[in-house]
Amino acid sequence: MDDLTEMLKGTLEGCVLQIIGSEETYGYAITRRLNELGFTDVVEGTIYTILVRLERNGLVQVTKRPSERGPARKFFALNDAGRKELAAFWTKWEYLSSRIDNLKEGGQ
Amino acid sequence: MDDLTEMLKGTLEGCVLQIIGSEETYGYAITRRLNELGFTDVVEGTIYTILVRLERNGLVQVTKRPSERGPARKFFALNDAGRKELAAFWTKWEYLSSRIDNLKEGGQ
DNA sequence: CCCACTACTCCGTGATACTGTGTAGCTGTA
DNA sequence: TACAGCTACACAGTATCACGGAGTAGTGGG
Repeated sequence: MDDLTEMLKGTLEGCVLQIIGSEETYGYAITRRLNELGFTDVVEGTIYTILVRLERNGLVQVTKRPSERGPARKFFALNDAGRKELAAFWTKWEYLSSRIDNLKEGGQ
Repeated sequence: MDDLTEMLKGTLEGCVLQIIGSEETYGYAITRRLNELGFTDVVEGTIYTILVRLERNGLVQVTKRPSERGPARKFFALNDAGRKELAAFWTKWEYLSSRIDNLKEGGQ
């Protein structure tokens, strides 16, 4: 799929929130997971900037833990504010995608 | 619905293409139509910048026509390149929205 | 005559995803 | 031991896009 970057704006952060919300995980793994899920062109640099933003906005709890393989990992988990933000994201997504889908079907 | 601006990036242009594709129309009317369709916060300034972009990218044919009420209108219609772009937009939208929807349902 | 509505233009702003580069730890192999 | 390759994170700069605000005009009604 060719360039999705513009379309991802505003949604990629929500996707990261969703992944973190389903299990405590870290940047490198999140990137791999997104790639598996079809977001093939998403790279680490993008995810790390999102993670920094989430931390700065107080949506996640961060824990540094050593890895068996390679350098230490920074694990991210949602806190209450993060869970609220995730719910708000899905509300917005439902709203937007329904409007766009019905614009496609007949334009009514 | 609160701030959708980031989520609209990359999709709003496609919505405008769709509207122009269904009938030849002009900026002011496109804005009103989008407002009716639930994109309540979209303002004229935004639409006009998109229209300029579409013209610059050679996706539309432009015709200036007098109005019975107020200043002249610039009517926009899709050309072949525009119809191709519109089709590509919907392909991307289907791709992206399906990935996001199934990320929401269980994450598989 | 001013106000409201229609209709377009332009400049600047802020947010976001991306690119590229650098650093660093660990493992396997030649 | 030397080096490649994977894991893992950080950071500075760039491009694109939707938006805000102000300005310019044309038309018609109170």
